Amino acid sequence: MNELLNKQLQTAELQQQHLRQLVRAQDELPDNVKTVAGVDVAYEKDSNRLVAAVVVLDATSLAVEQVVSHYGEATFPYVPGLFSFRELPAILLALEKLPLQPDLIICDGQGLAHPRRFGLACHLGVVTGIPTIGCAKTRLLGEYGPLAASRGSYESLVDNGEVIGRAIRTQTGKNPVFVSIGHKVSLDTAADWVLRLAPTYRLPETTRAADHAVKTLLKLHSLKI
DNA sequence: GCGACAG
DNA sequence: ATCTTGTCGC
Repeated sequence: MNELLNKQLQTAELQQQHLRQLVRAQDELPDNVKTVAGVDVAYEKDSNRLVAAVVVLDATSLAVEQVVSHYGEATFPYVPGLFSFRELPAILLALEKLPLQPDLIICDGQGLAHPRRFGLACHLGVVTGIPTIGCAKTRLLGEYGPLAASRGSYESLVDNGEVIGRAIRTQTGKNPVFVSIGHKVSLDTAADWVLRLAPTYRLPETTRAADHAVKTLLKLHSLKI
């Protein structure tokens, strides 16, 4: 019964090897980014039920403008390195419900800071064509030197001599977040946006809003409301 | 061989 | 990711 799973994982890796070539690491975002979105997925405890949400914020005020969601079931297991295959399908279905696509999307996970340089942020960006940034709470791979304690300080995330992202302190004295290129956004621009979106808390308002939305929706759903 | 391993 | 109580602090 593991043969099918192994085949599925092998196919997913091949997909990554193919799609990774389509990632664009330079700035190709609009001159004036007006909307920024956060995406997240929450899972029900003893089932495969899940809910994905896309929350659109005004890029200047950071006020929530729109929330769309999708209820479904997980069809792929959680495997480090193949995370996007578990979350992307539901995220795409939620995204389709938006009448207007956001100018930029911040993902809760890695972008190029991935073993095959193709984390969730890259996958979502390449599939939709929307500029994306990866902003993870923990590191998947790469090393970084001593990081100053103040907000805004950062160190390069290096893997095999290659800069794959940046460990950035968004709040003085708090643990850093791990930012990497997703699609159509340079690392410098990605870092700027993450800092701009996290003026008060460690995580960007986009991921905080998406996380909150998804947890609330899942709770309401389990209450059959 | 052993441990580590985005969410 | 999810479960899980109280607790310390602004």
